[in-house]
Amino acid sequence: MSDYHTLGSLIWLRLVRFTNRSHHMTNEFLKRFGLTTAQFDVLVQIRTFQPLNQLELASKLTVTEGGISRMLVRLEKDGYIERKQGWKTKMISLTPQAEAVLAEAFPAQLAFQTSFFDETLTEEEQKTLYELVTRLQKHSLNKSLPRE
Amino acid sequence: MSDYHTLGSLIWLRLVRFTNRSHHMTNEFLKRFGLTTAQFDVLVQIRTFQPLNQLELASKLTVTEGGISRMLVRLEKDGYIERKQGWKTKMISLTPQAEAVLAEAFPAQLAFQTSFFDETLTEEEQKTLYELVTRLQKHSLNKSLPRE
DNA sequence: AATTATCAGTTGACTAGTCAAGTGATAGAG
DNA sequence: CTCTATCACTTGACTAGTCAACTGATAATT
Repeated sequence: MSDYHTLGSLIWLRLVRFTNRSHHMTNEFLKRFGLTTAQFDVLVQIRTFQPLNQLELASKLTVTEGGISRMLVRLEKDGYIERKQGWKTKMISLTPQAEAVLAEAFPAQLAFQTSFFDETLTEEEQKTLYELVTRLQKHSLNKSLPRE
Repeated sequence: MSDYHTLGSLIWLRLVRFTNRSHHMTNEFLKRFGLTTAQFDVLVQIRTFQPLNQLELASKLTVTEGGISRMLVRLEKDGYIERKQGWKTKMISLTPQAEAVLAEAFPAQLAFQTSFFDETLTEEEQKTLYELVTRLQKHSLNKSLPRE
């Protein structure tokens, strides 16, 4: 391995380029439903766990409280979600409009996402990849910064 | 596989969470050098290919022309790069300040990046992962959107 | 009951990016 | 020699996010 690259750093580069590219294409794809990738992710998360509050939602999306606050303002303005001031938190739920869009967009997006993998890797390879990535991801959750 | 998930979509989710988390930790890590991940990436790219113009740089980073323009304005303001109006394009190069920061930050960042992988996967597994991800990434470059 | 924590959410100032319309200089066609 | 393309870059309006300081309401302490 040279001074400038390691196997890990090469994997990293590919990973970043791939996720970037897919994110971009997903945005393109979801345009037909009037959604962005970020909005879609948020709506799916809400649909799965509604009713839930903003803190819960933020942690599920690995986004900060401030970030979710801004996102929800936009989604509410566009009529996709409702927020009711509950006991002490704001409970979030989907509007019928969002349910309707998701009923169409979700299966389409699932198929699109999946095609990236099914078109290049065998089922066996996908299982291997899933296992490796799962270990990486889990590890990254426990990892802390090296001291200065 | 259920109606709600496919192997591909599960891999995707892990991938996104992992790259997110790493990106975030890298930001944290690079703070000690006064750099963000995005800035670091741009500077490394410039160092490798300088002198180069903005279009070339943008394509190497999979970012739009507009995006690179804004980024370079910030980097120039902070004294990391210089842009000279050349024959018909602006040629970008690093300032001594940036060279000095990179001389420290690059090896550190390489080691940090690499540790994510070395701490979880064997060399054999990393090779497998690299191969699978490379195929995915290459495929994503050729893939086009399904028609409406 | 009055005071102070604590907790959920918001907001200001910022980075980083997108798209699409707009500059400004150079190069080629009439 | 002027006119028009073209090319590199910039900019306006926007999404999406960060951090840290700030509200506002409820809960806990003296």
